[in-house]
Amino acid sequence: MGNRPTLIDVAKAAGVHLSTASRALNESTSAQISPETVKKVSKAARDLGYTINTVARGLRTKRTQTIGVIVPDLTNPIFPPIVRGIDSFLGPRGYSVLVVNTDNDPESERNHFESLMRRQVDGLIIATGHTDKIILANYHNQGITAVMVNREAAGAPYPAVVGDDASGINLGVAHLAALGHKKLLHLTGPAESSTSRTRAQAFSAACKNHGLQGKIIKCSAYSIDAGQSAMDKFLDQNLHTITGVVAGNDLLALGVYHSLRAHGLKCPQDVSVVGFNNMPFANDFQPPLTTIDAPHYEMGVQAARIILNEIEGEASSPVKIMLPVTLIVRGSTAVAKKI
Amino acid sequence: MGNRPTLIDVAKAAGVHLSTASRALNESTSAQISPETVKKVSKAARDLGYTINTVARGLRTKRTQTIGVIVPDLTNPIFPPIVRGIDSFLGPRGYSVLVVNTDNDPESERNHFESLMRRQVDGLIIATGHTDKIILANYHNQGITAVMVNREAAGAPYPAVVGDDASGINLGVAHLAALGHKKLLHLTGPAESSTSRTRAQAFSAACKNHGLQGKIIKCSAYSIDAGQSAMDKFLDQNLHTITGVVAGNDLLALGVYHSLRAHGLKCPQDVSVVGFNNMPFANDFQPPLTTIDAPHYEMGVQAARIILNEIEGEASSPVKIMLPVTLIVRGSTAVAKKI
DNA sequence: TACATCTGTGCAATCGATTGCAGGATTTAG
DNA sequence: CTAAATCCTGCAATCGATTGCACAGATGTA
Repeated sequence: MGNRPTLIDVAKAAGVHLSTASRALNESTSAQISPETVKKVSKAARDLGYTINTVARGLRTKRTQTIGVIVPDLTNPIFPPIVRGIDSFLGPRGYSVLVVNTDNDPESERNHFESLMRRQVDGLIIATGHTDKIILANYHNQGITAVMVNREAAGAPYPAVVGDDASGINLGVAHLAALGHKKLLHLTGPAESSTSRTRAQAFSAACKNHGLQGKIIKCSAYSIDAGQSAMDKFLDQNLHTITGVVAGNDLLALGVYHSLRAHGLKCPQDVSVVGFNNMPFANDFQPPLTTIDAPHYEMGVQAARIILNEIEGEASSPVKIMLPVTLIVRGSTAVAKKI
Repeated sequence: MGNRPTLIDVAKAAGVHLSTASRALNESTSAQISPETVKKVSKAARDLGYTINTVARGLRTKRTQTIGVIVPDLTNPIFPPIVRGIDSFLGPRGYSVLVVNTDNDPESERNHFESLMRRQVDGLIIATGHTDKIILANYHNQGITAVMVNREAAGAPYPAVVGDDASGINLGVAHLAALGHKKLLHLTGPAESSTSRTRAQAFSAACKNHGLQGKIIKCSAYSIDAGQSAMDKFLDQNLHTITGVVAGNDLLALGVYHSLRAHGLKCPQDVSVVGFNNMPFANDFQPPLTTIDAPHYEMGVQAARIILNEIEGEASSPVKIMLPVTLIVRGSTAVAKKI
């Protein structure tokens, strides 16, 4: 790669010492240097096309201005908005983002974590649902700065930015209740993830509140396939026992769509479906998916804001930010059918 | 962040000199060191939980084992698979990926580029369509290692990994021709992108080949909105003049869906639509989208392979890899309606 | 006028690794 | 048995910045 000029070149060109050039170019130290010298150095830097070598700076300052973002899988549509939210906040502030995918594999997570540590990242934003308590506690004991996003920290007092899962599920159940549904089903995600548990509990509570019957089935992952096979198994044995489904997320809802079709059921005529997340293109599904909108981009922004505060400001006490969610009614929910 | 032990700590613990420890721990130099010493040092490193500081190494070696990936917008669904493909190849080889979003804004691209240079990335994988010739030639003159992905290099002899756009469009047109369509419309993306031009040209050629009438309209961006408004404008003036649409990509196809609906036309009964990319969830749209599958993940893998070769191996002559595409027939295409 | 204070700049150590070179110990060759 | 080659290991320079400290000259104070 190109041979860029160094600070020494700039200093020589400006006729000052290396350290003077450094101070002149640095926002925080340029006040120590006379205005004319600053001007001289800046001009030299501009003329030479000097850009700082952040590797060298990082070695000296022990700050790389780099944040590691750990996600399970970037191709899961909820993560790109989160990452962009993070980036949009961090980028203008001089930070870059190193994104790694773990596929929810602890081994892979460990490797990526080590890789991020070797790279001396200043902090971690963790969006993986599976990171277990021990790992997290371990990070914390090592003095690692981190913020959780889209999930809560278990086992370590890390700040977290999450959507209001409970009210989201409430909104969904209330919506179905208002449409006359009496027997509902909830597809819950892997139990390791805090969102799964929160949503499942909220579902039970909401059903009780509305006097509805609510069953819950488990899915092995937050994926279309997992949702489909769980729903298949359920429908094989209980074809006409429910009229409404509250899926743990939109991917599971899509799995439900597939399963319903395979069982000759129509959505929303036979079964209404509510998703969670309002993922991109949810409006273009067949039928357009009624779902709970979670502000993923904003979650990313907030997580970035917090971690920057932890790194640069004084360490605040661990906060938990719960962002409001809203119900988006589309075509997958309708008045309950008699069963 | 944690205070990890350094090489000096390891050397002391093992009772050897710093440089010996370095050599013992490095794959390529450990042969210079006696097996017992290597064992001693490795044990010390393991006991202390030593991990190398890649910032320090990078300063000395001028290699950061980091690749910059420039995309327009990570939330555009074709990019996550590309990024994951890149990461899946690079990760196991010790490289990390710095992803930046430019939103196709030249100013933003310049900033991000500078940021990546400051970070001393070893190379660039460029997936933005708008990067103009001058910028690219500039990169090349600066001796910057780069590979294009999902687009060709204009203005600089950089290697490129692309899908076979021309045959993809051919496949689409042939499919519609076989269904009896005679009058087709193509929505082309921004002219700055090489894919847009290639696809538009292929469309014209294919129509001629099949003896069909083919119109082309321009979209200002590869987005749902741009597709919708372009199609709106077209339909406002030419309601029943075409029966088939070949969209520049799936997002434009989705825009076409919206526009058709708004104009009281049904897909595929009134108008058939073919997309391009086979983006995630294309099968779940309303109707499921017939489209051309482009192997984005594989494109990422190949781009990563090439850039690693350029960095570590001898610089090969600029290659252009064209990956095959396939037609995926779903519900958005049907036998032509008489008009 | 003399002394303290302040300003602006240079000197040199430092961050944590890599690597060319030198040299002692050991082995091999003649 | 001596000279040459080989094998290990240590020394010290280096990558490109930041930063505490020293110091010269200017300014302020008494």
